[in-house]
Amino acid sequence: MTVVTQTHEHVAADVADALAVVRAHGLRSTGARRLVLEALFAVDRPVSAEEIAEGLEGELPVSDLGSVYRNLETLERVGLVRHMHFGHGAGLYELTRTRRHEYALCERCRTVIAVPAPQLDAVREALDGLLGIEPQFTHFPIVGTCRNCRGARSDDRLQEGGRHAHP
Amino acid sequence: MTVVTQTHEHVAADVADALAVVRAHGLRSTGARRLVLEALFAVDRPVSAEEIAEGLEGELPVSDLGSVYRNLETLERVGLVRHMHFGHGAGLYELTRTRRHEYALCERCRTVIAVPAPQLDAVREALDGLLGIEPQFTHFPIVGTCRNCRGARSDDRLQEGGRHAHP
DNA sequence: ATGGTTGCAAAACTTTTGCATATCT
DNA sequence: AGATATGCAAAAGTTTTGCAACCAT
Repeated sequence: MTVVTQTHEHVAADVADALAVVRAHGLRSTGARRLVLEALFAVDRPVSAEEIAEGLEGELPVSDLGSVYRNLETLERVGLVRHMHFGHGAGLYELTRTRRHEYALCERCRTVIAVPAPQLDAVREALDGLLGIEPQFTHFPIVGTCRNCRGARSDDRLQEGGRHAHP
Repeated sequence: MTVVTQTHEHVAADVADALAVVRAHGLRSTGARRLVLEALFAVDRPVSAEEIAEGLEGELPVSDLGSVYRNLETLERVGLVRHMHFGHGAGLYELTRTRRHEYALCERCRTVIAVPAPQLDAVREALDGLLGIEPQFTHFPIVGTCRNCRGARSDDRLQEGGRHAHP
Protein backbone atom coordinates (compact mmCIF):
# COMPACT_ATOMS: atom_id res chain seq x y z
CA MET A 1 0.00 0.00 0.00
CA THR A 2 1.59 3.18 -1.17
CA VAL A 3 0.58 6.77 -1.28
CA VAL A 4 0.82 8.54 -4.56
CA THR A 5 0.44 12.16 -5.39
CA GLN A 6 -2.30 12.83 -7.85
CA THR A 7 -2.47 16.39 -9.11
CA HIS A 8 -5.20 18.19 -10.93
CA GLU A 9 -5.35 17.76 -14.62
CA HIS A 10 -3.12 19.96 -16.66
CA VAL A 11 -3.85 21.09 -20.14
CA ALA A 12 -1.12 22.02 -22.55
CA ALA A 13 -1.40 23.57 -25.97
CA ASP A 14 1.79 22.08 -27.27
CA VAL A 15 4.80 20.00 -26.42
CA ALA A 16 6.71 22.91 -24.91
CA ASP A 17 3.81 23.72 -22.59
CA ALA A 18 3.61 20.13 -21.55
CA LEU A 19 7.31 19.92 -20.82
CA ALA A 20 7.00 23.07 -18.75
CA VAL A 21 4.39 21.30 -16.68
CA VAL A 22 6.68 18.33 -16.35
CA ARG A 23 9.49 20.52 -15.08
CA ALA A 24 7.18 22.39 -12.76
CA HIS A 25 6.77 19.05 -11.07
CA GLY A 26 10.48 18.70 -10.53
CA LEU A 27 10.76 16.15 -13.29
CA ARG A 28 13.13 16.32 -16.19
CA SER A 29 12.61 17.30 -19.72
CA THR A 30 14.20 14.51 -21.68
CA GLY A 31 14.28 13.32 -25.24
CA ALA A 32 12.23 10.21 -24.62
CA ARG A 33 9.63 12.19 -22.76
CA ARG A 34 9.39 14.79 -25.47
CA LEU A 35 8.93 12.04 -28.02
CA VAL A 36 5.98 10.60 -26.17
CA LEU A 37 4.44 14.03 -25.99
CA GLU A 38 5.08 14.70 -29.64
CA ALA A 39 3.33 11.50 -30.53
CA LEU A 40 0.33 12.36 -28.39
CA PHE A 41 0.08 15.83 -29.84
CA ALA A 42 0.52 14.49 -33.35
CA VAL A 43 -2.42 12.13 -33.31
CA ASP A 44 -5.92 13.14 -32.57
CA ARG A 45 -7.06 9.94 -31.02
CA PRO A 46 -6.22 7.54 -28.23
CA VAL A 47 -3.10 5.57 -29.10
CA SER A 48 -1.40 2.56 -27.61
CA ALA A 49 2.04 2.62 -26.03
CA GLU A 50 3.24 0.40 -28.82
CA GLU A 51 2.12 2.77 -31.54
CA ILE A 52 4.04 5.50 -29.81
CA ALA A 53 7.14 3.35 -29.44
CA GLU A 54 6.96 2.44 -33.12
CA GLY A 55 7.04 6.14 -33.93
CA LEU A 56 3.55 6.34 -35.41
CA GLU A 57 4.41 4.53 -38.59
CA GLY A 58 7.50 6.47 -39.46
CA GLU A 59 6.33 9.91 -38.42
CA LEU A 60 8.56 9.94 -35.39
CA PRO A 61 11.69 8.09 -34.28
CA VAL A 62 11.24 4.67 -32.77
CA SER A 63 11.75 4.52 -29.03
CA ASP A 64 11.93 2.00 -26.25
CA LEU A 65 8.60 0.52 -25.28
CA GLY A 66 9.50 0.24 -21.62
CA SER A 67 10.40 3.89 -21.46
CA VAL A 68 7.23 4.82 -23.27
CA TYR A 69 5.23 3.03 -20.62
CA ARG A 70 7.17 4.69 -17.85
CA ASN A 71 6.73 8.09 -19.41
CA LEU A 72 3.06 7.62 -20.02
CA GLU A 73 2.66 6.78 -16.39
CA THR A 74 4.66 9.82 -15.36
CA LEU A 75 2.69 12.09 -17.65
CA GLU A 76 -0.49 10.63 -16.33
CA ARG A 77 0.64 11.30 -12.79
CA VAL A 78 1.17 14.98 -13.49
CA GLY A 79 -2.19 15.16 -15.19
CA LEU A 80 -1.17 15.65 -18.80
CA VAL A 81 -2.27 12.25 -20.00
CA ARG A 82 -4.99 9.77 -19.31
CA HIS A 83 -5.61 6.29 -20.55
CA MET A 84 -8.65 4.19 -21.21
CA HIS A 85 -9.65 0.72 -22.29
CA PHE A 86 -11.78 -0.12 -25.24
CA GLY A 87 -12.57 -3.73 -24.72
CA HIS A 88 -9.66 -6.13 -24.61
CA GLY A 89 -6.22 -5.41 -25.91
CA ALA A 90 -3.78 -2.66 -25.15
CA GLY A 91 -4.75 0.42 -23.22
CA LEU A 92 -5.05 3.67 -25.14
CA TYR A 93 -3.51 6.97 -24.12
CA GLU A 94 -4.38 10.53 -24.94
CA LEU A 95 -3.73 14.05 -23.77
CA THR A 96 -6.08 15.34 -21.14
CA ARG A 97 -6.56 18.30 -23.40
CA THR A 98 -8.87 16.07 -25.38
CA ARG A 99 -10.57 15.42 -22.16
CA ARG A 100 -13.76 17.06 -23.17
CA HIS A 101 -14.76 13.85 -24.80
CA GLU A 102 -16.05 10.71 -23.43
CA TYR A 103 -16.61 7.66 -25.53
CA ALA A 104 -19.47 5.33 -26.25
CA LEU A 105 -19.02 2.05 -28.02
CA CYS A 106 -21.46 -0.23 -29.77
CA GLU A 107 -20.39 -3.69 -28.76
CA ARG A 108 -21.94 -5.19 -31.84
CA CYS A 109 -20.59 -3.12 -34.69
CA ARG A 110 -17.85 -1.51 -32.63
CA THR A 111 -18.75 1.96 -33.68
CA VAL A 112 -17.21 4.52 -31.37
CA ILE A 113 -18.93 7.79 -30.61
CA ALA A 114 -17.11 10.68 -28.98
CA VAL A 115 -19.37 12.71 -26.74
CA PRO A 116 -18.54 16.15 -25.40
CA ALA A 117 -18.41 15.71 -21.66
CA PRO A 118 -20.96 18.41 -20.80
CA GLN A 119 -23.61 16.53 -22.74
CA LEU A 120 -23.46 13.84 -20.11
CA ASP A 121 -23.75 16.13 -17.11
CA ALA A 122 -27.41 15.37 -16.55
CA VAL A 123 -26.72 11.66 -16.67
CA ARG A 124 -23.81 12.11 -14.32
CA GLU A 125 -26.06 13.87 -11.85
CA ALA A 126 -28.74 11.26 -12.19
CA LEU A 127 -26.27 8.51 -11.45
CA ASP A 128 -24.81 10.45 -8.58
CA GLY A 129 -28.28 10.70 -7.10
CA LEU A 130 -28.90 7.01 -7.65
CA LEU A 131 -25.57 5.57 -6.60
CA GLY A 132 -23.71 8.26 -4.71
CA ILE A 133 -21.04 7.93 -7.33
CA GLU A 134 -20.46 10.59 -9.92
CA PRO A 135 -19.27 8.77 -12.99
CA GLN A 136 -16.53 9.76 -15.34
CA PHE A 137 -16.82 7.68 -18.47
CA THR A 138 -13.22 8.31 -18.98
CA HIS A 139 -11.48 5.09 -18.19
CA PHE A 140 -14.02 2.75 -19.72
CA PRO A 141 -16.38 3.76 -22.50
CA ILE A 142 -20.12 3.50 -22.27
CA VAL A 143 -20.77 0.15 -23.90
CA GLY A 144 -24.08 -0.79 -25.39
CA THR A 145 -25.94 -1.53 -28.57
CA CYS A 146 -26.61 1.13 -31.17
CA ARG A 147 -29.97 1.53 -32.84
CA ASN A 148 -28.84 -0.01 -36.06
CA CYS A 149 -27.65 -3.16 -34.39
CA ARG A 150 -30.67 -3.36 -32.17
CA GLY A 151 -32.72 -3.69 -35.30
CA ALA A 152 -30.77 -6.68 -36.51
CA ARG A 153 -31.24 -10.16 -35.13
CA SER A 154 -29.12 -10.85 -32.12
CA ASP A 155 -28.35 -14.38 -33.19
CA ASP A 156 -25.70 -13.79 -35.72
CA ARG A 157 -23.06 -11.47 -34.73
CA LEU A 158 -20.24 -10.31 -36.86
CA GLN A 159 -16.95 -10.13 -35.13
CA GLU A 160 -13.68 -8.58 -36.03
CA GLY A 161 -10.47 -10.54 -35.95
CA GLY A 162 -7.84 -10.21 -33.27
CA ARG A 163 -7.07 -11.77 -30.02
CA HIS A 164 -10.35 -11.11 -28.37
CA ALA A 165 -13.61 -10.80 -30.12
CA HIS A 166 -15.74 -8.56 -27.97
CA PRO A 167 -15.24 -5.64 -25.59
CA MET B 1 -13.33 -12.37 -39.60
CA THR B 2 -15.60 -15.08 -38.32
CA VAL B 3 -19.25 -15.37 -37.63
CA VAL B 4 -20.25 -16.60 -34.25
CA THR B 5 -23.61 -17.61 -32.96
CA GLN B 6 -24.72 -15.52 -30.06
CA THR B 7 -27.87 -16.71 -28.40
CA HIS B 8 -30.11 -14.99 -25.99
CA GLU B 9 -29.13 -15.13 -22.40
CA HIS B 10 -30.07 -18.25 -20.58
CA VAL B 11 -30.82 -18.43 -16.94
CA ALA B 12 -30.35 -21.59 -14.98
CA ALA B 13 -31.35 -22.31 -11.42
CA ASP B 14 -28.67 -24.89 -10.86
CA VAL B 15 -25.86 -26.83 -12.44
CA ALA B 16 -28.15 -29.45 -13.94
CA ASP B 17 -30.25 -26.76 -15.63
CA ALA B 18 -27.16 -25.15 -16.99
CA LEU B 19 -25.82 -28.39 -18.36
CA ALA B 20 -29.17 -28.98 -20.02
CA VAL B 21 -28.74 -25.67 -21.79
CA VAL B 22 -25.25 -26.69 -22.81
CA ARG B 23 -26.54 -29.91 -24.30
CA ALA B 24 -29.41 -28.17 -25.99
CA HIS B 25 -26.72 -26.36 -27.92
CA GLY B 26 -25.24 -29.62 -29.11
CA LEU B 27 -22.32 -29.28 -26.73
CA ARG B 28 -21.22 -31.90 -24.30
CA SER B 29 -21.75 -32.22 -20.64
CA THR B 30 -18.31 -32.92 -19.27
CA GLY B 31 -16.63 -33.01 -15.92
CA ALA B 32 -14.54 -29.94 -16.49
CA ARG B 33 -17.54 -28.00 -17.66
CA ARG B 34 -19.60 -29.06 -14.71
CA LEU B 35 -16.82 -27.98 -12.40
CA VAL B 36 -16.78 -24.49 -13.83
CA LEU B 37 -20.51 -24.26 -13.42
CA GLU B 38 -20.34 -25.57 -9.88
CA ALA B 39 -17.83 -22.90 -9.04
CA LEU B 40 -19.97 -20.17 -10.51
CA PHE B 41 -23.04 -21.38 -8.70
CA ALA B 42 -21.11 -21.76 -5.48
CA VAL B 43 -19.92 -18.17 -5.24
CA ASP B 44 -22.16 -15.22 -5.26
CA ARG B 45 -19.83 -12.80 -6.90
CA PRO B 46 -17.76 -12.35 -10.02
CA VAL B 47 -14.72 -14.64 -9.93
CA SER B 48 -11.59 -14.95 -11.99
CA ALA B 49 -10.73 -17.96 -14.11
CA GLU B 50 -7.83 -18.60 -11.82
CA GLU B 51 -9.99 -18.76 -8.71
CA ILE B 52 -12.14 -21.31 -10.46
CA ALA B 53 -9.15 -23.35 -11.57
CA GLU B 54 -7.80 -23.31 -8.03
CA GLY B 55 -11.05 -24.84 -6.86
CA LEU B 56 -12.21 -21.84 -4.80
CA GLU B 57 -9.74 -22.38 -2.00
CA GLY B 58 -10.37 -26.04 -1.49
CA GLU B 59 -14.10 -26.08 -1.96
CA LEU B 60 -13.85 -27.78 -5.31
CA PRO B 61 -11.25 -29.87 -7.13
CA VAL B 62 -8.47 -28.03 -8.89
CA SER B 63 -8.75 -27.98 -12.64
CA ASP B 64 -6.79 -26.90 -15.65
CA LEU B 65 -6.69 -23.15 -16.19
CA GLY B 66 -6.70 -23.42 -19.97
CA SER B 67 -9.80 -25.56 -19.90
CA VAL B 68 -11.45 -23.19 -17.50
CA TYR B 69 -10.90 -20.35 -19.93
CA ARG B 70 -12.22 -22.42 -22.80
CA ASN B 71 -15.26 -23.42 -20.85
CA LEU B 72 -15.99 -19.93 -19.67
CA GLU B 73 -15.92 -18.81 -23.24
CA THR B 74 -18.21 -21.63 -24.28
CA LEU B 75 -20.62 -20.91 -21.48
CA GLU B 76 -20.56 -17.27 -22.38
CA ARG B 77 -21.36 -18.12 -25.97
CA VAL B 78 -24.44 -20.02 -24.98
CA GLY B 79 -25.52 -17.20 -22.73
CA LEU B 80 -25.06 -18.77 -19.32
CA VAL B 81 -22.08 -16.70 -18.29
CA ARG B 82 -20.81 -13.19 -18.74
CA HIS B 83 -17.61 -11.52 -17.79
CA MET B 84 -16.57 -8.03 -16.85
CA HIS B 85 -13.52 -5.99 -16.00
CA PHE B 86 -12.98 -4.08 -12.85
CA GLY B 87 -10.00 -1.95 -13.62
CA HIS B 88 -6.81 -3.78 -14.47
CA GLY B 89 -6.10 -7.38 -13.68
CA ALA B 90 -7.95 -10.55 -14.53
CA GLY B 91 -11.44 -10.53 -15.93
CA LEU B 92 -14.25 -11.67 -13.66
CA TYR B 93 -16.94 -14.15 -14.57
CA GLU B 94 -20.41 -14.73 -13.27
CA LEU B 95 -23.64 -16.45 -14.15
CA THR B 96 -26.06 -14.40 -16.19
CA ARG B 97 -28.59 -15.30 -13.58
CA THR B 98 -27.00 -12.61 -11.45
CA ARG B 99 -27.49 -10.37 -14.39
CA ARG B 100 -29.89 -8.20 -12.61
CA HIS B 101 -26.99 -6.35 -11.16
CA GLU B 102 -24.74 -3.82 -12.62
CA TYR B 103 -21.75 -2.47 -10.82
CA ALA B 104 -20.44 0.94 -9.89
CA LEU B 105 -16.95 1.50 -8.62
CA CYS B 106 -15.37 4.37 -6.76
CA GLU B 107 -11.98 4.75 -8.33
CA ARG B 108 -10.62 6.37 -5.22
CA CYS B 109 -11.59 4.04 -2.42
CA ARG B 110 -12.49 1.17 -4.73
CA THR B 111 -15.84 0.62 -3.14
CA VAL B 112 -18.07 -1.47 -5.35
CA ILE B 113 -21.81 -0.98 -5.42
CA ALA B 114 -24.13 -3.51 -7.02
CA VAL B 115 -27.17 -1.89 -8.57
CA PRO B 116 -30.28 -3.74 -9.63
CA ALA B 117 -30.47 -3.23 -13.38
CA PRO B 118 -33.98 -1.76 -13.47
CA GLN B 119 -32.81 1.14 -11.34
CA LEU B 120 -30.72 2.28 -14.24
CA ASP B 121 -33.42 2.07 -16.87
CA ALA B 122 -34.07 5.79 -16.89
CA VAL B 123 -30.38 6.49 -17.31
CA ARG B 124 -30.22 3.91 -20.06
CA GLU B 125 -33.01 5.63 -21.89
CA ALA B 126 -31.46 9.03 -21.42
CA LEU B 127 -28.19 7.81 -22.88
CA ASP B 128 -29.98 6.10 -25.70
CA GLY B 129 -31.63 9.40 -26.54
CA LEU B 130 -28.34 11.23 -26.33
CA LEU B 131 -26.07 8.78 -28.08
CA GLY B 132 -28.23 6.33 -29.92
CA ILE B 133 -26.57 3.66 -27.85
CA GLU B 134 -28.41 1.86 -25.11
CA PRO B 135 -25.80 1.06 -22.53
CA GLN B 136 -25.39 -2.11 -20.56
CA PHE B 137 -23.05 -1.43 -17.70
CA THR B 138 -22.30 -5.02 -17.75
CA HIS B 139 -18.86 -5.39 -19.21
CA PHE B 140 -17.31 -2.38 -17.52
CA PRO B 141 -18.57 -0.94 -14.28
CA ILE B 142 -19.65 2.65 -13.89
CA VAL B 143 -16.49 4.28 -12.59
CA GLY B 144 -16.49 7.50 -10.66
CA THR B 145 -15.91 9.13 -7.33
CA CYS B 146 -18.14 8.49 -4.38
CA ARG B 147 -19.38 11.26 -2.12
CA ASN B 148 -17.03 10.41 0.66
CA CYS B 149 -14.00 10.63 -1.55
CA ARG B 150 -15.20 13.75 -3.24
CA GLY B 151 -15.07 15.40 0.14
CA ALA B 152 -11.42 14.55 0.61
CA ARG B 153 -8.63 16.42 -1.11
CA SER B 154 -7.76 15.04 -4.48
CA ASP B 155 -4.05 15.45 -4.00
CA ASP B 156 -3.29 12.48 -1.89
CA ARG B 157 -4.77 9.34 -3.02
CA LEU B 158 -4.57 6.07 -1.23
CA GLN B 159 -3.98 3.11 -3.42
CA GLU B 160 -4.11 -0.56 -2.90
CA GLY B 161 -1.18 -2.73 -3.77
CA GLY B 162 -0.96 -4.95 -6.81
CA ARG B 163 0.28 -4.71 -10.30
CA HIS B 164 -1.74 -1.73 -11.30
CA ALA B 165 -2.83 0.98 -9.02
CA HIS B 166 -6.01 2.39 -10.47
CA PRO B 167 -8.95 1.13 -12.55
C1' DA C 1 -16.83 -44.61 -34.09
C1' DT C 2 -16.16 -39.93 -34.19
C1' DG C 3 -15.77 -35.55 -33.03
C1' DG C 4 -15.94 -32.48 -29.15
C1' DT C 5 -12.95 -31.86 -24.88
C1' DT C 6 -9.28 -32.17 -21.81
C1' DG C 7 -4.61 -31.49 -19.87
C1' DC C 8 -0.36 -29.97 -20.42
C1' DA C 9 2.95 -27.12 -22.16
C1' DA C 10 4.30 -23.53 -24.93
C1' DA C 11 3.31 -19.18 -26.81
C1' DA C 12 1.19 -14.58 -27.39
C1' DC C 13 0.36 -10.22 -25.63
C1' DT C 14 0.55 -6.36 -22.53
C1' DT C 15 2.82 -4.22 -18.86
C1' DT C 16 6.31 -3.99 -15.26
C1' DT C 17 10.97 -4.15 -13.46
C1' DG C 18 16.22 -4.71 -12.51
C1' DC C 19 20.28 -2.79 -13.62
C1' DA C 20 24.14 -0.60 -15.68
C1' DT C 21 24.73 3.47 -18.29
C1' DA C 22 23.66 7.96 -19.84
C1' DT C 23 21.59 12.48 -19.20
C1' DC C 24 19.58 16.47 -17.05
C1' DT C 25 19.97 20.20 -13.78
C1' DA D 1 28.16 15.77 -8.68
C1' DG D 2 24.01 13.84 -7.85
C1' DA D 3 19.64 12.34 -8.87
C1' DT D 4 16.62 11.11 -12.46
C1' DA D 5 15.74 8.78 -16.72
C1' DT D 6 17.01 5.60 -20.50
C1' DG D 7 17.69 1.26 -22.97
C1' DC D 8 17.83 -3.34 -22.96
C1' DA D 9 16.52 -7.59 -21.46
C1' DA D 10 14.18 -10.42 -18.47
C1' DA D 11 10.05 -11.32 -15.96
C1' DA D 12 5.31 -11.09 -14.50
C1' DG D 13 0.37 -11.57 -15.32
C1' DT D 14 -3.43 -12.85 -18.21
C1' DT D 15 -5.30 -15.32 -21.99
C1' DT D 16 -4.83 -18.19 -26.09
C1' DT D 17 -3.40 -22.23 -28.65
C1' DG D 18 -1.22 -26.75 -30.55
C1' DC D 19 -1.50 -31.33 -29.89
C1' DA D 20 -1.95 -36.03 -28.37
C1' DA D 21 -4.92 -38.56 -25.47
C1' DC D 22 -9.56 -38.97 -23.73
C1' DC D 23 -14.44 -39.37 -23.31
C1' DA D 24 -19.34 -38.21 -24.31
C1' DT D 25 -22.72 -39.23 -27.52
